[in-house]
Amino acid sequence: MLHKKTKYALKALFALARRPNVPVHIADLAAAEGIPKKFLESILAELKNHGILQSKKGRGGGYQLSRASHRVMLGEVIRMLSGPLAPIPCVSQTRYVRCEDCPHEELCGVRAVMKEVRDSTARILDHTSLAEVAAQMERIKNKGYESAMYYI
Amino acid sequence: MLHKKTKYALKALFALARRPNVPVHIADLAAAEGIPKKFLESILAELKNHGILQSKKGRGGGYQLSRASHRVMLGEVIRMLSGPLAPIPCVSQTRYVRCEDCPHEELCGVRAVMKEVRDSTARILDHTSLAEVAAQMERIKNKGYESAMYYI
DNA sequence: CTAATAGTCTACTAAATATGTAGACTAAAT
DNA sequence: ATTTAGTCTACATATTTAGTAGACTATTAG
Repeated sequence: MLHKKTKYALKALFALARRPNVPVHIADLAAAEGIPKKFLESILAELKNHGILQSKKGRGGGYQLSRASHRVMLGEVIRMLSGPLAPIPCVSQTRYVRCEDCPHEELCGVRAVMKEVRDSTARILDHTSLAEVAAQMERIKNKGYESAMYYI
Repeated sequence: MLHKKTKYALKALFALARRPNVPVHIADLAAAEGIPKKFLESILAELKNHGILQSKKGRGGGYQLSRASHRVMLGEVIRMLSGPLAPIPCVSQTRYVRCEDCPHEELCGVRAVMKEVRDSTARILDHTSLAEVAAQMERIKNKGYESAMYYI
């Protein structure tokens, strides 16, 4: 399961991707995305510590992406906040941990299947950027707007 | 993350798939797979309540699959014990729940991506049976044995 | 019948994790 | 210098996970 924390982070990042190079303040993000403000503060601080965001203090300050949005992959963000994508530590590429109860990893059926799951998940999340998602949502929105126009 | 409970369940089911129509007792399963016996008891009882296992009491009793192993999909087992495969409830096919913080689901980027993840996961887990995994492990084991033979 | 074997049921516990909140503090810009 | 806004430390609480303990019940071989 995706944690709420991670979900909030992604929503906030998509919002920031839509406004490149403009500092956005937490209060606005929190209100727009329905995220508890104090909680969002701690999430954004964490993302900043990981180097994905930068902040500007004082009047006209706020948070912005420190990289172009097409260079931030969802997998990277999720790993930062929730840990490995793998459903079981023995198939994680980034944080492998052996299972104590497994004498021969190669003979573990759970492992074999979970490796497939991990790979297919990583294939999606490590090849999708903030920019792509933001653009896709934009397209859907415009399409919806056009069909709404139809009825005027 | 796959819960240990679910992992233990799958390991036990693979073991039962290897011995069709023979009651196996909990103590043997627990010892062979390195699972705390009492914990395994409760897991198998749950699987029985869901109809996937049947038990026989008394001497020579134990647990066995109540369906042929090629008719038990991993997705079914995981859903029983851990809930939906979807990483977020708003993309679950079996237990959909709306997100409170989402005014327009179609415009939610998190949802769009997580739907892809869910689908790819389900494609694997709902099309892989206990029998397939058991057979695959069997093949790997034999192959390993042959290459070991090589050195004698 | 009865002893042994084996599954069932209820309750409890300990530890980790998730989801926040409170409040004082610090830095920057106008 | 004041206001706006981000930072830091600490706490609180609820839920979930991963078990344990122990009494109880059912079955069957002999």
